Amino acid sequence: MNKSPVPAETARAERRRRQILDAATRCFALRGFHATSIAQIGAEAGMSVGHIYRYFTNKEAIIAGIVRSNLDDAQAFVNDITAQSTDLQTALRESAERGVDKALDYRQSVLMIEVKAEAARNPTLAAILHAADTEMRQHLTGLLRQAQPGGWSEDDIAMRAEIMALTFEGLPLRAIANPTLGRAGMVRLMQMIIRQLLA
Amino acid sequence: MNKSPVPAETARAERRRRQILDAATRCFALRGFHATSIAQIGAEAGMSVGHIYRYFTNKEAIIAGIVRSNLDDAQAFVNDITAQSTDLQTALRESAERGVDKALDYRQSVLMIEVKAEAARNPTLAAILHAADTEMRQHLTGLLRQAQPGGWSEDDIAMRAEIMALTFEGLPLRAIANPTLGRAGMVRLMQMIIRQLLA
Amino acid sequence: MNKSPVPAETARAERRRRQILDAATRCFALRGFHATSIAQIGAEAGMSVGHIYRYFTNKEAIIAGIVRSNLDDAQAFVNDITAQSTDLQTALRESAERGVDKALDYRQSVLMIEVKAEAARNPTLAAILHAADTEMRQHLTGLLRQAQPGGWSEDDIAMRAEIMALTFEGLPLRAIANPTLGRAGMVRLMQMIIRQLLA
Amino acid sequence: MNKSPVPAETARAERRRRQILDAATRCFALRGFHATSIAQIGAEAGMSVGHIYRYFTNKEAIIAGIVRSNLDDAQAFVNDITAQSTDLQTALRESAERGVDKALDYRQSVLMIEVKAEAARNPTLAAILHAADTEMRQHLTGLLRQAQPGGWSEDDIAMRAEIMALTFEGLPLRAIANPTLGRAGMVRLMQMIIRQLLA
DNA sequence: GATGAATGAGATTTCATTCAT
DNA sequence: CATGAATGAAATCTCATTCAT
Repeated sequence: MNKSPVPAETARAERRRRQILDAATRCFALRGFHATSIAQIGAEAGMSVGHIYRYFTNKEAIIAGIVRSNLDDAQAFVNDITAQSTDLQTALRESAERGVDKALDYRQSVLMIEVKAEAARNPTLAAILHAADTEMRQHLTGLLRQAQPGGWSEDDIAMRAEIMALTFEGLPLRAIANPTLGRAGMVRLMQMIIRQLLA
Repeated sequence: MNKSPVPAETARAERRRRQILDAATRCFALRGFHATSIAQIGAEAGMSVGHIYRYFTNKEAIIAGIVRSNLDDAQAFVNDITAQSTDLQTALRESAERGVDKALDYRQSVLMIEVKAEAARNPTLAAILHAADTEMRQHLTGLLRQAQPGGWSEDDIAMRAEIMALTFEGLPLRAIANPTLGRAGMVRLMQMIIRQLLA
Repeated sequence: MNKSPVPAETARAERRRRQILDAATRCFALRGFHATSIAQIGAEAGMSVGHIYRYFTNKEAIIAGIVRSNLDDAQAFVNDITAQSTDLQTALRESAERGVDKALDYRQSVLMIEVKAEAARNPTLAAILHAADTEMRQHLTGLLRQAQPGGWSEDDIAMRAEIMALTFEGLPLRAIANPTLGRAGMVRLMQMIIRQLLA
Repeated sequence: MNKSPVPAETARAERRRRQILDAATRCFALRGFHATSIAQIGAEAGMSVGHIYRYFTNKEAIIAGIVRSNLDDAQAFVNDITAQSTDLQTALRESAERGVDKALDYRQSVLMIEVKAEAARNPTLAAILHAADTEMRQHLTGLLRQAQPGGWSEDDIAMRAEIMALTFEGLPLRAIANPTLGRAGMVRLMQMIIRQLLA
């Protein structure tokens, strides 16, 4: 008789949420999120439709959840670069390969493109995106500040961080628009940009 | 013998088609194309739903039409750079401003982002995109070959063209993810990339 | 400014009407009449949609027109039997072959089946059908009365005419429901019925 | 992984399916199935439009469902004849009355006529029809083989079965084309055919 | 006479969301 | 907790019919 729409913050609830997000990610990767129905997510998660609504108020909320966890991955990506013991240029050049592989993995990359298009009109998604982006820029600027070869102004550092972000973000678009480029071409492209960036 | 609603290739028909594409562009700009219904396009175009189908078999066909004409604009953009009498670097730096203004014009730029996401799964759109992209790269490489400062290999030229394309394509994504950058910041960003590109 | 929706009864008008009916027959044969659009008939007839409406007020009117002329053909079929100089049994047995060929020609026969289903609900079609059927029965009873082997009562003659009609009408249904029967089987079937009928 | 709206095979689901088929039968009887919309079926079944699609993927699937259960009835009809303890001729003559009543019940009979017309172009319906027809012929031949008055060849038996089928199938067409025949006339007609058939 | 552009109602189908069980 | 039956609004698309030219 009583509604209890908000499940307690137990570990089990958290597991359920993850289960749904993972299923949704798979579905979105396959069909895009406009073409994915809640029923499909339910089927993929091995869970009833109604149950999904106990953990997410909305289809939009599911997307937001995925975006958040995808962006966490992006953070981890940046952190990895810092963590590498070798010098920055080498570390970056190596991470370029990983960036290329991600860009070539339509599954993930197309979803993030869709999300950004959506964020241009959806304030909720925009807020999530902006917060994550700010944090990522702080990491990147920190990285560049430490490892800079010559005396760059703060402003210069910020710009170079932007260029890095733009590069990693733009790559998936190129993968779609020019599939003839291929993995090798994309790697060379990235390395060329990074070399110039640190000159 | 099968379908008849194919209007003749008259000037009037062409006008109608344009009218529909323009209305659709406005609607897509406002709501995105997944959220835009044919009925809304009809209302915006001052035309009945059924009539739209005389000119476009599909919602997809409308999108394809818009993409084609947007890409024509992009070609014109590249051509404009060539047409400028001053040296390439100056011309490019100036066109950077126009690129920024386009990126900041959500109307156009978000639509193209949506289209690219869609093209990752829709072969029709992919074909249109690839053709346009190939042509655009030819223009860019021609541009760089003529105006290169030092002896670049063909491969080098191709790479630099890719970087230019990536830059102009990635910019709208940055505009969405980091609105604090602002117009001035974006212009400086572009100029910085272009300067390095031609070094 | 003036409407003139009823074209004069000229020979030219008659030719136009035939042209439309023939085109419609071809379309109906191909797709069935519910799935045939006026536009398709127009295309097939090499005539504009609007023009068709000068000669037929309705899609229904076109159907009625076709039915009338198909039934005229049926009359001709019965008349042919009478016209044959040989004895009735031989004549009938030969006409059985023609009946089978018609039944196997889905084009024509399915249309008449659709029409009869429609006539069960559409008074206009029903009236046309009843008139034609009455006339056909008169021919058949005349035929049987002349050629009867023994003293049949009027009632008996009427019944046998009914059986003949039922047989020729039912054959196309068998052709659809049991395609394994084949032409040869159908011919034998018809001859068997006819033989019994005249016994 | 693709679609989920497939309700389990519960008794409740079965009841729903029946409810829809019954409603659809009533609608089809009233208007014919081309003129019946899913919305009307929904209204008649006291059920929302969307819900119908949980149980039947298609309008075609609904028709197929009805056809199947109608043909089951037809089987039952044939079986009834066998079950009668009296001799075949008497049994058949009595079942003629039932056949006439069915033919006069436009509701059922017109629907089956429409279905046959449709089956001429629709492979799904054709398959259902052929399967049912084959089974029905086996019953009929079995019936005739047992009860034959004289030594009929297998081929002869098959032919006589065809004649029976043709007769019962053609009767509704006669009811439409010649309503003056009346119930009594139709019964006499059937009995006359059956008597000859068993001679 | 002739065209075909234009309409608008209506048909099929899908899906996010709710709620009784 | 969990299910999945049920709704209803909305989207896409088709077509008979009209009418200005």
